Amino acid sequence: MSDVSSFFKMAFSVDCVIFGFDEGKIKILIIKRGEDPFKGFWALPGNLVYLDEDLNLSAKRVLHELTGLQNVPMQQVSTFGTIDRHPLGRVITTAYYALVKPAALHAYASSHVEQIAWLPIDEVEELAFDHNIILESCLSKLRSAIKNRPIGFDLLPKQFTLSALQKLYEAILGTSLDKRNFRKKILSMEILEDKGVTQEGVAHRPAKLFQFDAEKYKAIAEDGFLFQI
Amino acid sequence: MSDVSSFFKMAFSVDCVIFGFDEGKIKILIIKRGEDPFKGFWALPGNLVYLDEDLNLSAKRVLHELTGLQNVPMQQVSTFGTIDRHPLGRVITTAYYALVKPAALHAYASSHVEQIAWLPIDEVEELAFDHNIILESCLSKLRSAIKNRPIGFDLLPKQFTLSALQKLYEAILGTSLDKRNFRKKILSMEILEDKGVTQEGVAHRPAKLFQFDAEKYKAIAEDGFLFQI
DNA sequence: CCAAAAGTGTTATAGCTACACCCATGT
DNA sequence: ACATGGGTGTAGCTATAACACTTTTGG
Repeated sequence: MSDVSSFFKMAFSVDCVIFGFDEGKIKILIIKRGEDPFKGFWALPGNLVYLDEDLNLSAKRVLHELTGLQNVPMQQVSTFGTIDRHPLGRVITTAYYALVKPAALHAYASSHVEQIAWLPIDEVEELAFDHNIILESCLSKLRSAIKNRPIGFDLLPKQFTLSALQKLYEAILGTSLDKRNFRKKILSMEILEDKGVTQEGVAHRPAKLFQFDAEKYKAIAEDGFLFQI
Repeated sequence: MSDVSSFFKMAFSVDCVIFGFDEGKIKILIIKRGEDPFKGFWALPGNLVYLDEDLNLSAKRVLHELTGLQNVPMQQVSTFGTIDRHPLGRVITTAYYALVKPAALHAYASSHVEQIAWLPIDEVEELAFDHNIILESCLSKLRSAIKNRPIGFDLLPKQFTLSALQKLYEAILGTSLDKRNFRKKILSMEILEDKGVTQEGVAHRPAKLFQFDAEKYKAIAEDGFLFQI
């Protein structure tokens, strides 16, 4: 391994699965490619990593370039390195996911609608490269993460109803949950703050609005409390 | 992105955390580097990935070259891509872990003892590159995996006592477990086969030997059974 | 007979599942 | 008044945690 120059001929990329929750469905952000390879195909937002760019920061750059979002935690999921996955040469890619709130979601869906779209995960068809496989792995990571960490709130507006939270869990897990048991469990964790506010303008009894209390969660998590749905 | 040639200047590597269980302790395989960079340092077994080599297969190749082991499942854990992690240029690395049985463990520890060693995880000191961080991430992955999947058996001989299994769990999780409750739980899963054999040559009541029944586990896992310690 | 680890059951508690009706609001 | 989703309690069951003594073997 004294001459390693023949090894330094690969490229590296990141691909992002950006999850949103809208109209009761989990959606992902996809872009229509304007250039070869895979011109005209829908693809996950992704980019080559610059030579002098940190890998994890590269994922944040892609998210920022595409959605304008900053300071959104990106979770590294898995790295894909089959030989022929990219037509232009040897490109190994690392997949990340991020969770974005509906507010960010609508702003961008409307302004770049020709190149960017939010697509419900059950309507995704053939994507460029190995992006269908990447999506599956991120989805499966999301499903296990949502059961063990309080990340669902990142997909909802700052204040939300318990029913909205339950629908979110049902959408991600693909199951239906018992309303009373779900509420009991979530409220017993004491990580939600009752803002004393209710919905307005709904054609039924207005629901209380809650807000995730990250401080309180951090405090009890240090004492060994485990979030678990 | 029409001229991408400037991107194809990176190299890629894999690093392997190879776990073994011996003398009641979790150990990892480390090698002493014979060449720069980090000549003379202890390091995780790792290698650059060939241009025409699949990433996951590359991890298997490294394991095979170092231990002679074949057909050992390698679990991809995480990818590390800070800019300056490798002195020779931009090298991004993917970490894998593998679990090997004691039989394989002793054979190689004796024959290459100057370059290769099994070190208890609590005696690991400074390793080359960012390998201490890589080790931590694999260890944390192992700890969560062992609670949710029946992988502990891969660290034990084909036949083992329940006490050995319990000690393994205690070593990985860093806790002590109640003997009666542990046995009840494991046996109630009905994934262990009682071979009707007992230990020999021990200075106390000889224990029954058990064997993991992968077929039985697969069958009940398909019915939704979840392994959980 | 002593040392060492194997093996074994019960009880109390906590958490989970299943389940049905009344309430507040807008139209 | 009706339609819509919000909000609530209990009982049975299951899983978990805590706990101590007898058994079998080798030396």
